[in-house]
Amino acid sequence: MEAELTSDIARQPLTRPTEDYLKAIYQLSNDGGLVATTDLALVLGLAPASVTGMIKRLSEQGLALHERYRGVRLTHEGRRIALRMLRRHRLIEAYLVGFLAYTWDTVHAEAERLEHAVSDDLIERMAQVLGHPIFDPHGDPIPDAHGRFAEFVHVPLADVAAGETVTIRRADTRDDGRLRFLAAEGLVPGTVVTVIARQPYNGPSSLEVGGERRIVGHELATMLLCSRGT
Amino acid sequence: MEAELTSDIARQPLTRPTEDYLKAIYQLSNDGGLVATTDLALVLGLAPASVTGMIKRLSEQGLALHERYRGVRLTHEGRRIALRMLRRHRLIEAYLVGFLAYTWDTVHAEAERLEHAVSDDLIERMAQVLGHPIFDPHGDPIPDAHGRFAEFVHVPLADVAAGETVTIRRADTRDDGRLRFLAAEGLVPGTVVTVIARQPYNGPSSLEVGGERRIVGHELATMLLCSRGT
DNA sequence: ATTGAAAATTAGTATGTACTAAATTCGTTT
DNA sequence: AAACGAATTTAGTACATACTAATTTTCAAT
Ligand SMILES: [Mn+2]
Ligand SMILES: [Mn+2]
Ligand SMILES: [Mn+2]
Ligand SMILES: [Mn+2]
Repeated sequence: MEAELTSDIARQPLTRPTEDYLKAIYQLSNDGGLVATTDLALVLGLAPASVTGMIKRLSEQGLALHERYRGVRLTHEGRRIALRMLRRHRLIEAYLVGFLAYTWDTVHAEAERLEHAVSDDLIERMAQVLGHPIFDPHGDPIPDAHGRFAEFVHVPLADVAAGETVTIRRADTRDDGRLRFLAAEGLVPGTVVTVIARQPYNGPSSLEVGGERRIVGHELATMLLCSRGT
Repeated sequence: MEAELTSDIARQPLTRPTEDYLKAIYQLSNDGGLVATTDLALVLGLAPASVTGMIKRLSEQGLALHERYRGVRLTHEGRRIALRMLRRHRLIEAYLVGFLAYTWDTVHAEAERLEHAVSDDLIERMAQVLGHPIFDPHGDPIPDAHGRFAEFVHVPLADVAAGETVTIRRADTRDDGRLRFLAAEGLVPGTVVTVIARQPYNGPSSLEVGGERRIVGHELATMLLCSRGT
């Protein structure tokens, strides 16, 4: 009930960079396809040459498969570890918001460090006092101890037709300024929103939110992922 | 009110080994005197040659003063950081026991990692929900944000004369087996104990604890630090 | 088919931290 | 004073991770 996220092969503890690379590769390859070196370098804030070197090491460790000049993808083992890190990251975010009065715009940086330092025991204790949540404060799904999580089909608010009513489920950004703004506008997961109108050419959407009128620009409307209905 | 533990000199973030060395040097040099390379190597679980190398680096960074072939001691800046780490370590221990049902025999390993990963902000939030405690679960004092903490003169239970009544204040070991045993025997900080008798030649002490009779060996009696009276 | 730009890799270097083995220094004992 | 053992340092090596500069590969445009 906890061993699932621990390999049977005895492996030396992974380093923090290793864990961050695996997480980043997983997230850049939603479809399971190849991830480009430069994309990885971009999200990790590293030089492409550094990424190439690390990919080589990940391959040697059996965590990734490298197709030279093409890209990289995770092995089963690499994906297992990536999902373990995602569980840790998101549970930590949920815990900080739930028990230490963090807001959703400040949790990411803290979780980015803590995810490498907490024990499995601590993670499961946090999960327990939280009541085993399945979404983090941004609406991202929290994988269970087996690495499984619910997948939902969400529609960007920017694609919702005028007249339709939807419920916000995720905020797909980790920029703290945008997150603060969205929270101030009341556009957070769980909120029911009706699209009143939308201007063309990537224009703003007029919304009805809890009886009030709101306007949200196209960029942010793209980041608000919704499900149909209330 | 928080900047005190952050230097005005812009310094690159310290590494985990650096923080652990500084903490260890501080703790081995209660009197402020020199700390021997081998002692440091022993508590850190490293080869003496490795310690020599690190001491050199700490000196170059202005965190320690090295008297070759004699030993090492901390600079002001090094001591400031050591106290900051001690605050972190002990607050984390207190938090885990207070809010996540950890026991005093399991918190040390977790805190040893987390102390390097938490932000100042998180530490102060933990302090706040704990009510700014001044002792950790083992009775060790928690430095405040300025690095100050209460010093008490404690007597090892092994030195308390028969007939005297004392209150246990600290358990001076981090061995989890010993800590579990002491907790099972009810010998934890806050407990009032009367020494009934003691056998010579480092023999066991007979105690009265909460109306019950207890016997504790010399080794453990040395680790239980007490204050006179109830 | 050639070519040129973008992407990726290699080559070479740096830093921090650890190790073992060899050399040096210190303090004590003779 | 000399010699010895313990403590310490030096020398040389390894590993993980990052960098820049130079080179190679890929692919789309001509
Ligand atoms: Mn991270
Ligand atoms: Mn999140
Ligand atoms: Mn530590
Ligand atoms: Mn403690």
